Amino acid sequence: MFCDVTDLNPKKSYMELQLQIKMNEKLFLRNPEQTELGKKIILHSIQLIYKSGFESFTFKKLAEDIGTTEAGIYRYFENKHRLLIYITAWYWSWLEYRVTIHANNIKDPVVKLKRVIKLLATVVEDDVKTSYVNESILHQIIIAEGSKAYLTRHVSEDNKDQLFKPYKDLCAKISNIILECNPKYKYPKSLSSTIIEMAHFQNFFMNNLPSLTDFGNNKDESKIISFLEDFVFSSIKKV
Amino acid sequence: MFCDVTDLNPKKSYMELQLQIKMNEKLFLRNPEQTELGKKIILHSIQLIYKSGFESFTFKKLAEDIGTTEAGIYRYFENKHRLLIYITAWYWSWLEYRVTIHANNIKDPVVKLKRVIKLLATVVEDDVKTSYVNESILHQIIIAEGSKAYLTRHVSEDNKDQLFKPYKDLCAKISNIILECNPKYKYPKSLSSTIIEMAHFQNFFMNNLPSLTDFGNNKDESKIISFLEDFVFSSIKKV
DNA sequence: TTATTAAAGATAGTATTACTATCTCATTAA
DNA sequence: TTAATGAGATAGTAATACTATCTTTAATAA
Repeated sequence: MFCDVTDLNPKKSYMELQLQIKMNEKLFLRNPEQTELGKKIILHSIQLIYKSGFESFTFKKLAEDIGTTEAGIYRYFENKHRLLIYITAWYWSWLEYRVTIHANNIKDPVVKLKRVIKLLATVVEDDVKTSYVNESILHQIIIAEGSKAYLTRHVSEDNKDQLFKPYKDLCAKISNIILECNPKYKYPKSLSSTIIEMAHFQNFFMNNLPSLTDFGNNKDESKIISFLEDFVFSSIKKV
Repeated sequence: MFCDVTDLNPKKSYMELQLQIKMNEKLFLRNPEQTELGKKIILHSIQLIYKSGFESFTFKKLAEDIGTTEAGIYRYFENKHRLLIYITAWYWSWLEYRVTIHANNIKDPVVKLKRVIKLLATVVEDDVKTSYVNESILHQIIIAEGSKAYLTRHVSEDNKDQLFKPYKDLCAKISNIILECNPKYKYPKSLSSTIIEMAHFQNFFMNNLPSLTDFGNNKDESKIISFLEDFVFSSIKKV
């Protein structure tokens, strides 16, 4: 299992639940989870990308923000794109973990799929907290920047290094729920990736290019959920 | 109308059909359609982005490729992102033009919508040719780079400048066809943007991250079309 | 206690990128 | 004939995206 709930700080006398997600070693040069600076890199990079976008994000600005040097960041990540892949991979792993704890015990696959759609489309409020990741703004940056992780010339090589495994695992998981709903449905994986992408794109459109949606500019995610449910369950309905 | 078929070269003794698409003036500093260098910029930038991707594309490389200087390119476009927006805007205008000529005369909205889906998902072979744009590789770069045109911090300002109008026009057009099929369908615009995005994303996934689709790595677009038709017509089917 | 190692701070330097500015020259339009 | 336009040529700058090396500090193991 790549999701593991452990107590990272054995010195604490009380038991604090902390989520640790085991990340693919190829994503980094030095594991950011294991050091103070590493955790700061993740925390501050999410904040900086959230504030000014991935394009204007640089390791120099990040270093200044943290109070360290550029060279220090480069010890952890080859370049800013790798850091973006790391962050997105973390996000997808975390989302699969949430799907596991919030939907695994649900018997009815239709109810389960509805719960998953809600998890995908809803900005998180409170969840199991990790110490060094702000999940709420993370969700926002994945919406705006997430696709850039794989929309590159080197997708295929990155894919061979398993960098997108968390995304593919989540897609496979949702795909299986779809098949539970209707074992004869012909496009479970494509429908799954469509749900995942559209949960984010429709949100981005709603907030930035509202005429591409039917939701106005009202920041109301419930309508996105209704739209997703509508087309998902129309598609997989048995005839 | 933003689509206008005219003969650009009045000196030619025979009538050669050439497509000219009127572009928003804010997209460029100097209109690339009106000069030789301008046309070369468009032609070569598409080729270069196709070859090595938008990230590694620079005005310097473009200038070398064309045989001009960096400063020359900057007279036409503020920066490479504006050039990308120009190219995508051109693509969406061209696609709407194709939808107009290939689907406008179709009476049955269902047949019409199927035709549109096919136009969206199929790599073009032969069409009305423009002198300075290779539409076939253009389609490929829009699949891989198109989203980057709007996935930025300055979407909203760019949107105010109407830079995404061709995309939104196409979306509106498809949305209207959806409403012709079923006037009571609640999410015509979101379904329309979903079709447009997925026609490209499923293609990208099929070729680069095939496990996110049900199409294998077989480059067979007909399966994408079947998937799109399946979920579109399930969604808009009257109950 | 000392030796060893890992993390990280400090500093320097380079190639490339993303521009801006200016000057010249050829063609064309008034 | 003059003015305007397109475009080539050259130069220069600030920022970006790194790489290298050296020192200090803190933890740990012998």
